[in-house]
Amino acid sequence: MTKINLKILAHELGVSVSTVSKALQDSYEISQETKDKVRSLARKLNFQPNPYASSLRRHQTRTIAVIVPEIANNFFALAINGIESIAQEKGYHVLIYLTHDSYEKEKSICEHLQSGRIDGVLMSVTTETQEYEHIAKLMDKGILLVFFDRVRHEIETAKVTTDDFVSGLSATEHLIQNGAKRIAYLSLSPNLSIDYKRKAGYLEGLHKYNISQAPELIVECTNNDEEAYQRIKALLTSPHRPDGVFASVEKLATIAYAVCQELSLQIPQDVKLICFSNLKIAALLSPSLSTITQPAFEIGKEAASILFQHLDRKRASIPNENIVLKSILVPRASSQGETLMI
Amino acid sequence: MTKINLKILAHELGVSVSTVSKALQDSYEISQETKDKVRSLARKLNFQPNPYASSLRRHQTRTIAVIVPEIANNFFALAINGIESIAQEKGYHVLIYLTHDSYEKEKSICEHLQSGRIDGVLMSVTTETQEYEHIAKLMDKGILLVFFDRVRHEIETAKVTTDDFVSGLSATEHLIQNGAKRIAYLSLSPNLSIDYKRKAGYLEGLHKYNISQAPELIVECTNNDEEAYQRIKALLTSPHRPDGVFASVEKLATIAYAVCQELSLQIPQDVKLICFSNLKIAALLSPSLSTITQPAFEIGKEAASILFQHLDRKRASIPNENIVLKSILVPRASSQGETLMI
DNA sequence: CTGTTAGCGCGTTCAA
DNA sequence: TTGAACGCGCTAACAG
Repeated sequence: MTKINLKILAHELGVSVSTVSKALQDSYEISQETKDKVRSLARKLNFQPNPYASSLRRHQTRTIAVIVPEIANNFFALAINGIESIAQEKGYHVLIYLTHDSYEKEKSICEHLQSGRIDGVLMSVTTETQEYEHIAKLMDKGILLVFFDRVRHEIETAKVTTDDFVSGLSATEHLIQNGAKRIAYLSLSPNLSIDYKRKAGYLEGLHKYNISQAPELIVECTNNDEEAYQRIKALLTSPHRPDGVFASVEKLATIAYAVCQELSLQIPQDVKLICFSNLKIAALLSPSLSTITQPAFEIGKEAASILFQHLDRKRASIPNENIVLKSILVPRASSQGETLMI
Repeated sequence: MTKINLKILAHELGVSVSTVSKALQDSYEISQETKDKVRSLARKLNFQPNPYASSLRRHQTRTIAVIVPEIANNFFALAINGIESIAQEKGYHVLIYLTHDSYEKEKSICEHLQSGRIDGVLMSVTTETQEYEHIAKLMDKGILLVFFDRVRHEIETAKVTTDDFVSGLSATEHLIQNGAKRIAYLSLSPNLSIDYKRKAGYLEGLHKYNISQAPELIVECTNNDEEAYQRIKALLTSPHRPDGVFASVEKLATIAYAVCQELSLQIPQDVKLICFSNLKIAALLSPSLSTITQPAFEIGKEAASILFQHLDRKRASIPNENIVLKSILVPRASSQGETLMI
């Protein structure tokens, strides 16, 4: 167990600590010869300068935090993949924090993050998030923030999202064009940006086709899977069962699917189902399901790029901006086609 | 943008810096009165001590790295979920690094991690990893390591895996009991622990039922999806097509499924398919698929627990140990049953 | 019970 | 072109 530091290197080479430091940073003040000497020894001992000592001096950590509700969700997993790839490229390090969709946890994580551990945050808020003082406090400490997917428009900063309204509209039209007349919307939480935008698209879709919206067809599902299951079951056993279901998020589609199986409802004969999903396997395994796929990887990359750009330029804050990427509707029919590979 | 530190707090309260430091750490040396004063001001200014300064002094970072091949894979996502939950509980921070199954990247990440940024590593190696000097170097710097899932037995430390041999055997028996006679094994890489153990289980299963193993039925698929697709297609269009396929990992099952669709092969009538998969949605959406589910979340939790335990006790190394958790075989028939919820 | 001092490892003056 | 000295913010040893 050999701990190396500048001092040891300096001693070994018979030069001063600051010379070694400068040499490793390729400073113009140091002769080529000395640089070579220093570097070859550093490589030989595989020395890496202590990043925390360096952070302390430089007042920057080259570390960001990613705060998401969950990770076993292909959208977030893919987004993190995008984030990590840009981070690796730009020499940043990525800390992961999961809120499990709890506001309390989100708050507590943000509070811990005021310590100077990170330069910036990429965040997708919880469905419970109503206030955002915890986020304001973070920004007050000079920590840059970029939202992605589940954003809060009340906070001034960059936000990377998908065209939720448009795709909500497309999804609804898709169901209508496939013959659905009574279309239900499964909502996760009305105070979630992605949810109310998709719902607005849904409403617009109905309106466009002169279909009146029956209030009982909008089902508020909570984060509680059991409860969601019961509510969807109630919906699908009601006298006027819908013939189309639009699940606003992947999890609700899964639950709706399970309910259909329990009730022996055929998809898409009895009920047509469309959902937001980034599981290629879902489209693949189930020819009965239409899906809307978000460019999750690109969202992650885009959000990270914006953050790193502003960090590298040492900006004090990120101007308000909405970056909207397009999702892709994968209709049932072509689900078996070319979009196969993961 | 208000940057607070101990000095400011001390000045504000008219006490010394070390008093504040001790008070915040609830040291027995400090009077209750002073503690209260200090803490109330700290809370008011929402002050968090700089963790990097503290790391520098204490020689411990309370930060670990998780190195995995990919994240958009439900097994790893769930494992990270487990890791993060324990980390949050124990007050550790989690850095994420993805290798994309490239040995070069794994090596480079390990080298960067020698800097003292972390106290420990949780790791799942790439299929390409043949040497492990990069890992040895890490450990030489006093960084503790626990492997999970994709392990290297050559390295002495704790390893958390599933009963790959047993479940490989069960999977094969399952196919045989469902009438398959010519069973193919889709392999990812023979130098991957999970793979060769599962394959050993497969061979044992054939042996047990006196089925001779035809070499052409073991298909080495690489990480290249296109190539895997072609090889599986070749397998399924060969004159003596197998009537059972055992996919050693989820991705290969997806590809195999896609090939079946292209060739219009019915599952399970033409070909029975079983695979390792942690996507509940796979079992849910496809009544034709049997799956073996690993306790991914628990694996993550277990690996993290072991690591934190040893870190907290300031052990210099972790003794060799194999922790083996049980996977669950979810047969096709019950795929529609109770195991519905995500 | 509180304060003074030293130093973790590094980068950055400034002087030589 | 190099080196000595200082301090980032914090904790630990020691003194009072």
